[in-house]
Amino acid sequence: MFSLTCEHAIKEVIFVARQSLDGQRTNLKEIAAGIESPVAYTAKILQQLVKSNFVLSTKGVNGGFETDLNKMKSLPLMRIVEVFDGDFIANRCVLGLKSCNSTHPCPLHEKYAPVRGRLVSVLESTCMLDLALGIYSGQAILKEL
Amino acid sequence: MFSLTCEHAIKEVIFVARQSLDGQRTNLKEIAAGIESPVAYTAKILQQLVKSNFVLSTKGVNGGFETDLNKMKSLPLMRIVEVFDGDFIANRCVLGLKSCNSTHPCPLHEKYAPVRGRLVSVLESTCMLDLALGIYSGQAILKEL
DNA sequence: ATTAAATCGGATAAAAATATCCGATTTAGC
DNA sequence: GCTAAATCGGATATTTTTATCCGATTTAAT
Repeated sequence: MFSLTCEHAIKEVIFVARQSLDGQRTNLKEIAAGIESPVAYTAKILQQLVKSNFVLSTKGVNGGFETDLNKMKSLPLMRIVEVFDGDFIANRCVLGLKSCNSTHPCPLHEKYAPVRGRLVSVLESTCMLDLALGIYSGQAILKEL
Repeated sequence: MFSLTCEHAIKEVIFVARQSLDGQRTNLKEIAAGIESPVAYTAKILQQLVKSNFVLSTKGVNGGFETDLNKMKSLPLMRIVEVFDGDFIANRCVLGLKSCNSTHPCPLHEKYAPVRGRLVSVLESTCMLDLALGIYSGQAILKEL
C-alpha cells in the first residue's frame, strides 16, 4: 500500500504528535525506539518531515522534535502520503496504464474506482491528531507488543 | 498497490485468455507486444503463470500459450495476486505491524478495515474471463493508446 | 534425421528502495 | 567561551525488485 519510508513517516508524525499531547518535545532516539525503526533511517525521514513542515525541530542541547497540535488537527493523513509516495494511491492506474481513464479504461478500472474512492476518502478524512489520540488513549499501538 | 511483476502477470493472463476467446494460441512475442512489456521479463513471468497452472504452454514450432476458458471463468483475480504478491493486500497491516489486529490495532486499523474488505471483495469477485471479455469487446485497453 | 521455432531455467545485470555513516552545524547550560 | 547534546545533509552501502542473457530442451514440419 504505502512505501516503507511512508509507513515510517506516518508513525513518526504520530509519535511526535503524541508526545506533544503531553507538552513534551522528543528526540531522535526516543522516536526511533518508539516506532521500532533504525535510528539513522528515522533521522533521514524526520528531516523530510521537518522540510515539509509537518514537524518542528530544535537543534542543540535539549533540542528535538515536536508538532503544532492545531496543525495536526487539520492535517489529513493524505498530505503526508503525498509527500512520500506521490499521487500513486490517488491517481495511478492499478495496472500502471498512463492512458487509463473512464473513457479508455483498463480492464479493472470500473471495479477498482469505488475502492480507490473510499481509500482516498479515508486518507483525506483522517487527521494526524486523531491518530495520535489513538496512541495517547492507549487504544492503539505503534510498535510490536 | 500490486508489484510491477504482478501487474504484468495480470495483463499476461488477460491477453492470453483474450486470444483463447478467438480460439487462438499466442506466443511470447505477441504477448510482450500486446501488453507492452520487455520480452525477457514477460517470459519469466509467463513461466510462473505456467507453473501455477493459470496458463497452458506448448513447446516447439507453433507452440505458445493459451488458457482453459472454463478455468478463467472461475478464476478470481485474487488467486493471481496471491501468487505474485502473497497475502500483502489481504492481510498485511497498513503500517506494517505484525501485532496489529482488532484487539491491538494500529492507529489506522479501524478506518482501513472496510477499505480492505471492499478491495478483497473486488479481487475475489472478479474473474479473469470477465477481464478478458473487456478487452475482447473493445471496451477496455491493455496498453497505452 | 534435420531444421527452425518455440518454451524453459539458471545465472547475471541494472535500477530502485531501503538503510547507514560521518563530519558539519547549532545551541543550552555551565 | 567551552562543552556536550542535538539536528542537518551529503555520500555511501546494502537489499530488494526489476530486467536481461543465453544455452538447454522440446517439437512440428519437411
